Amino acid sequence: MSQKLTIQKRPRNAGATREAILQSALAAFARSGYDGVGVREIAQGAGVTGVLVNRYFGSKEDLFSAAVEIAFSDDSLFTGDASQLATRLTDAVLVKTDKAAEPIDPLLLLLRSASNPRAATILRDSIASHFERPLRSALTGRNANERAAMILSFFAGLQLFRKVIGAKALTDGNRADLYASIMAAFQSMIGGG
Amino acid sequence: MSQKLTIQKRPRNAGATREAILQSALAAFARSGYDGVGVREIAQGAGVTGVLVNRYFGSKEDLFSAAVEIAFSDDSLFTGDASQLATRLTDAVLVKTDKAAEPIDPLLLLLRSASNPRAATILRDSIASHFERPLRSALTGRNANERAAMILSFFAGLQLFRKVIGAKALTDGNRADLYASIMAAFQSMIGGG
DNA sequence: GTCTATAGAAAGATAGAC
DNA sequence: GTCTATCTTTCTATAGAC
Repeated sequence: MSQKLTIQKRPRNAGATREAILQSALAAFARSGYDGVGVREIAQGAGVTGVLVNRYFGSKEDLFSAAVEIAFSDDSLFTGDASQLATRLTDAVLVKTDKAAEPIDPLLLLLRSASNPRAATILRDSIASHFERPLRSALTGRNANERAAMILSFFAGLQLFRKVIGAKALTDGNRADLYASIMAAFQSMIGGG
Repeated sequence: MSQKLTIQKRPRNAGATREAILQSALAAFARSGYDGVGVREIAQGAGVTGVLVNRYFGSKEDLFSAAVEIAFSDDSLFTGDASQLATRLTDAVLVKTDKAAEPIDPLLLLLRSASNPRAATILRDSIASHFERPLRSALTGRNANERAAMILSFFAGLQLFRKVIGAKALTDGNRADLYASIMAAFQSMIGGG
């Protein structure tokens, strides 16, 4: 009767465990920010204990680095057909992030973790290489660097007010009016030389 | 020789002490965010110990509420002459926050504290009443609510990329080009119906 | 490969002396 | 009115059993 068979242990599979931890971390950092989530909570989301997080990633900070690299690896918003850029960005702000089970949102992760100095440093470098550079390359005309940074700033600001602050005008307002206004603003920044 | 005269105690002055704590909290929350600073550190900045913070404000959360109310009490950016709104906003982004010893920056406080759920709730309410409402009143034309939220989003996003992320294009780029680009974007949002 | 148990640090909050 | 000292909780990280 003293058998410990009641304790459920995860099957031994290092690769799958590591990936599960990474996905859990991605979601947790986007939901609660670097300081707002503990290693225990991340581990629980992956069905393991906190020990394995440090075993596979070394430390919480190293885990955050790995999660950021994955979160920022998708630059499809900014590469590709430049003539559809305003539409893609507006859709990303208004439609993709509507209310459905949002996937891992890189900008939410950014916003909620940037208050930690070590996390901010990690984020700074990844933002520049993964987002600023491709967007700048997609722009034509003068001041492409400045306009790329402006477009990213606007994109991030919209998500901040929509998903973090919860500004009513951006969450409950008339959808068509909102779409037109945001689209016009993006086009002004993209087209302007 | 056992006299405790070597221990420096702050003169007894409740009002001044309370104000010193509040100013220290304002600066600390803007610098490190709600989670990034402790009651002890705030107290040290005011020359007292952590006890008095809780004595005067009840809890860290209540102190944060008091600090937010002060940080968001200045709405002069959004009230006043609407025809100069774009200039005021652009100046606020580029000039006021240049590199000099910035005063307490409300948006920096917002950005760095929004990851904490309780802080986010406090911020949400203050943003709406102190910033969204006056800006909406200053706008003419259609969709004033949506455009007001858009303008605030852009303003916040620029500060995020300039001061938190440190995007080079916004910190080291050509000043005149940057000024013109940002001004044009603001004017597009302000003027558009 | 994964667990339990715990060490060590730091946080918010409180009791009680002066 | 302000302090020192301490309680309690929570966190990251590690040691060692299985």
